[in-house]
Formats: sequence, C-alpha cells, structure tokens
Amino acid sequence: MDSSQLLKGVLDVAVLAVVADQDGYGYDVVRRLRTAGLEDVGDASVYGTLRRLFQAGALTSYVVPSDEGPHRKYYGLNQSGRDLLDSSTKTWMSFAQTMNLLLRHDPEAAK
Amino acid sequence: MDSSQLLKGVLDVAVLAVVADQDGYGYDVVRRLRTAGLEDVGDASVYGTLRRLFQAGALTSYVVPSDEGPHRKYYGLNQSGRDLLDSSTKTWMSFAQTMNLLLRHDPEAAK
DNA sequence: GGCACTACTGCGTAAGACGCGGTAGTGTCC
DNA sequence: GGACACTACCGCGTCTTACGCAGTAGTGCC
Repeated sequence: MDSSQLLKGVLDVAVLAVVADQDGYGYDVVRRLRTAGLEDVGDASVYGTLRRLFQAGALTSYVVPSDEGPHRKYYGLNQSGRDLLDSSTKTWMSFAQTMNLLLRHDPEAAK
Repeated sequence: MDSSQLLKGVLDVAVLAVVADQDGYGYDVVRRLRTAGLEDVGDASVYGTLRRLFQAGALTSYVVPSDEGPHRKYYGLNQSGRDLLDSSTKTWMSFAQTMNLLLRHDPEAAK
C-alpha cells in the first residue's frame, strides 16, 4: 500500500520532532527520518517542509560551510516552533487514538 | 490546528472500518465517523471516498428507498474490501507506532 | 576525467479533503 | 400553503502537500 498519503499533514510534525531533538540540515533530517522508520520519505518533501516551516516562522536557519562537501543549511526550533510541535503532537496523539478505536472493530469502543 | 491534512489517506481506512461494522449509506457513514471522533470530517469527502472505494472494487452498493426521506445508497464490504481493510489497518498501525516513537522525544527510542 | 557521495533547489504532477451550491424527498409549525 | 429544517446525494473548483525528476555544485577517489 502507498503510505505516502498517510504522511499528509504529518511530515510537519515529524520534521519538527527531529529538529527539536537537535538542530539539523536537510540532508541529515532526511536520513534521521528514514532511520526512524519513515523509510519512503522523499528528500524533496523534507526540503520543502523545512522551507515551509521556516517561512511560517517556526524555524531558525543558519548556514554552515562544510569541509567535506557543499554548505549545510541548518534549521533549529524557536519558541513558535516548540509551541507548534507541542500542539501538533497533541493533535496527532488524539487523532491516532481515535483511529485506533475505530480500527479495532469493536463497535462498543467507538461510543 | 487544521487536522484535515491528517486525514489524507486515512479516510479510506476509516470508512472501510465503519462500513465493515455494518453496511451503511453516505449520510449515515458521515454521522458514524463524527460520533467516533472525526468531528470535522466533511460530507463531500465521505461521499467521494465511498465512490472511490466502490470504483476500486472494494465495496458493493445497493439502493434502498426510504419512507422518511430520499433513497439511500448503501455500501458494504466485499472480500476485496475486507482484504484492503486488513492491510490498510496493518499499515496504519505500523505507521502510527513509528510516529509515536518519533514524537515521544526520546532520542533512544528512534534508534 | 569520470564517478560517487553530499547538499540543496525548482518545476510539474497527482491525490485527496473540503467548501459551496444545487437537487429532492419528507415532515413540522404557524 | 408556505417557510423551514432535516435527510440524502452529487458535482465543481480550490488548496495543500508529497513526490519524481532534473539540475547545480562541492569534495574526494581511482
């Protein structure tokens, strides 16, 4: 099954969570997400998400030159980003809980 | 936060689960989903999903006239739909688990 | 020079959820 | 009997977003 649709709206939270752990640059965030289990995530999606979150004011950004390749554009959370991560996490948890109740097909559990 | 993006790719499973419980018609499926906690789900999304799933061969369909309003177009699961529900449920569970690990910001848990 | 890996960007596409408006049938209330 | 509410469905247009793909560029290795 194509899990790419499951990502809709969730990649934001995932990226925020990864960056919250430690500042990261795009290429690295991609690797960390894949390692965490989101194996099929596309790199373009992550770069796009980072730019979107930055534009939305949730991330800080600074460029660090690298000796072993091109420069790296690091992203980090600011307060707005932390708030967003918190509220998004809560939204996700509650949503996931709802889905879990729905999917264990116990009609009573959904009441 | 706008939870509509979270639904992407998940509404299919939710609709399948609701219909698996008992055959249902569009308007009723909407109500059941909302009662189950998906309060913001749009009716157009559900009707669209039902038609999509039907066209994909996962649902059966039959019309029942009603004494108390317009006719009702019932949908039910066939074998293909049950298979789809099973595999989609597994995909969801595994995806949700991955997200949960990512979101409890315990760096060790993601390894 | 050619290749691999790192690192980022831009463009076009497709999927899907939703708002909105429209069409009907039934029932209620004044 | 007319206005309104509720039931029930459909179609259209829009927006968001994940992704494929191509391109650019730096480093290191053979």
